[in-house]
Amino acid sequence: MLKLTKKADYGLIAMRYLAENPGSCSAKDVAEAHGIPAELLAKILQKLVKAQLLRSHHGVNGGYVLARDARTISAFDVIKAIEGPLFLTSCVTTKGECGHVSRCTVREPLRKVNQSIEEVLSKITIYEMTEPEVMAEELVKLGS
Amino acid sequence: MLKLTKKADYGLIAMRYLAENPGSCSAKDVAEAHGIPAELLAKILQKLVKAQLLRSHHGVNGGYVLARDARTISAFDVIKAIEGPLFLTSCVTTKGECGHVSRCTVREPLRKVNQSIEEVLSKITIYEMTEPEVMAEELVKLGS
DNA sequence: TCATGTACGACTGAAAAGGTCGGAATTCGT
DNA sequence: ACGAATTCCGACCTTTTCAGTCGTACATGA
Repeated sequence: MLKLTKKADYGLIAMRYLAENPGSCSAKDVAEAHGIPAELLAKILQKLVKAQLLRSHHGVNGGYVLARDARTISAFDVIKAIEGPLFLTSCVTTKGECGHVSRCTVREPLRKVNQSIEEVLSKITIYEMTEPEVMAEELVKLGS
Repeated sequence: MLKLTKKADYGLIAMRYLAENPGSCSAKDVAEAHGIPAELLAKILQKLVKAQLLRSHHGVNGGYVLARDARTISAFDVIKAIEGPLFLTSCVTTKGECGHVSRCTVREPLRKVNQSIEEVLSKITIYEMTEPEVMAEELVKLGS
């Protein structure tokens, strides 16, 4: 359940890598470091560029750099940029409509659950992923 | 992102319906009440029976009943029964192994996020879904 | 025994995910 | 300045998964 796609996985891995390796890194660098198909990763990084999370640089020593500080980029930002603004329930769109199922009684309850999950993901930053002990400290607050 | 399947949606809708309508309800009843294909819903309810969340009864006035009180059944129970024990990250299985990607640096961070989400879903019961104001009260605790 | 309703599996069409290919754009060496 | 190397970029194809359908067998009660 709640499986997020490999694309999102790869995106998070790449962001973490870029956070730990300052300076321009090519898609090939990141891909080889983690055994990810280079072309596929490149496509993911393109989306992150469009979402203003990365800056790309062409040419021989080109590559990708974080557009802003890793502490200001959340996991939710990355996932949303890659997978789009989907929601927990299938029938709920961005407009909040439910289409053909006229009496979808679980829509509103799940919308609030969805909101809680968004908050959890928004509180985890790329920087915290590079510092496991810091993140563990952050997450205990959410369990109470 | 984090879209759960229609099957899980339908499962939650059915559980909520059964919680509000005590007594045996057929799959057809629930399906017609919400515009869901009856055969598909039946297959979903079978999984819930196997997971000990529902009791089925054959025959003329047969149907499905909640196996236990709606307050003791969480949304997580229902989703897990239908979609299986999947996890947030693609590379993380039930054994915690990462297969071919040898250096998956985000596995451990996301595992904790996954755990937080499980907690959120586990705290929402079917009963609370029938009482919106109760659930809203529960959820504000999670946002702090 | 017949209408009703569950249980179970196989099959099909559609959509999305995962992965691949060739080309456009840019920089560096000369 | 020019070409080769390098990298980004966008269109294409393959595989898997989801959603839904159909047919059959089994159980129950009037």
